[in-house]
Amino acid sequence: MNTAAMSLGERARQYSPAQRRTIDAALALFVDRGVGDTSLQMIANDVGVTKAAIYYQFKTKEEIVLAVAEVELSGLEEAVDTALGMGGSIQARQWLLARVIDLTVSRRRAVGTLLSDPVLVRYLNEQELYQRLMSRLLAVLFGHEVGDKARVRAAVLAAGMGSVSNHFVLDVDDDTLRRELLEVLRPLLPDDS
Amino acid sequence: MNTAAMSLGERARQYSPAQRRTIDAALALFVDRGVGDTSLQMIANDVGVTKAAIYYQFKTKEEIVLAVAEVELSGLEEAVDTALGMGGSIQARQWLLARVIDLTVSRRRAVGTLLSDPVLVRYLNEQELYQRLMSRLLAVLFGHEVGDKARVRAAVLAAGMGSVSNHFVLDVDDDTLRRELLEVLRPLLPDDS
DNA sequence: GTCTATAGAATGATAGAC
DNA sequence: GTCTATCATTCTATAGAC
Repeated sequence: MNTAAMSLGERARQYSPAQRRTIDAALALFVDRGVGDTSLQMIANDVGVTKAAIYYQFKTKEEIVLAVAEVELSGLEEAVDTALGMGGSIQARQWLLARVIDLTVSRRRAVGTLLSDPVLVRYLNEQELYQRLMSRLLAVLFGHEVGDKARVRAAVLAAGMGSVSNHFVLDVDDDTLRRELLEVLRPLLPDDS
Repeated sequence: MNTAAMSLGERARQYSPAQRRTIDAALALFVDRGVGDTSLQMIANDVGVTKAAIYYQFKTKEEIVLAVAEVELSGLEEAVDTALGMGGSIQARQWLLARVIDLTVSRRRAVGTLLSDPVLVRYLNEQELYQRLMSRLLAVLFGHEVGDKARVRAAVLAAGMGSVSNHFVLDVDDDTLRRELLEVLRPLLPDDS
């Protein structure tokens, strides 16, 4: 299988049940301890197998980290591709923002880790697939604006997504969080006069 | 010295030059590798001394992490106290937001780590001094509003501060970043009609 | 596919010489 | 204050039995 040519969604769907168990346990640990502070021993303990069994599923720790990211990001990739299919219109832009907020809220426990864990972010930035995904996302949301104003707004928008894992909003239900986030973040897009 | 009763600023000013060298090196490593992936050996190497010399300055790794946070957060504490001295007015609220943005931009390299490093955040949340600082900050910015709307806005505001370490804004100069951030984040405060 | 056993390196931390 | 030397522990990763 030529995994190099596959999309995130295709890759994510290829994992066996045993690999999924490893990915789920790893995600939970990454979320509350950070990647750098999570060992393969901890993951093995939580899955209920030995460390060697984990190494049978994944060759290295980095592979586990990337698998976690693939599973979490596959929905985002699909959304960006759909928006691109709608053309670069303002409607596509508005739709994508709403869709990204939906995904972000539904994955709220993991989002903080995906956006800001130093080890995870480093691994992701080395992946061309991820770089291309982010630049497509940015292209739909901000068009060809590249000035300081657009850069700051894009950065605040990205950071704002991470707010869903803030403990301030722990008790806010999903629907309310989606609605309020959209109201607060939509003004950051260009051409929203 | 009764360090338990001291403010962050007082604590930060007590560190010796040798301790400051350790704190500076640790901060730089924490910023680009994360706390959990930074070892005392790396810090010692960067300072140019042995690991044992670092242990002479700080008893544990946790002490180093907290010292880094104290130094970075002492300005914030001062700002919050000044705002509280102005009374709970709307002017105090506006002034504090601008001041926090100033501090955030001036420490832009470290802000992402302070806001989101899992290990650092865990240590900080165990400190009552930090908890009190955050609740005072929140009280000035959002008064006594505690509804879902205010919670989401507070979370977005906090996350928005972290945007200054996003690589999108790496080339934006400090003054522009300050100005644009203020424009984008001010509408999140209550009573801003 | 999961195990035991282990290699080899690095970790946080300490003792004691200078 | 900084060093060397060392401790016990943990780490990632592998080899080979079942």
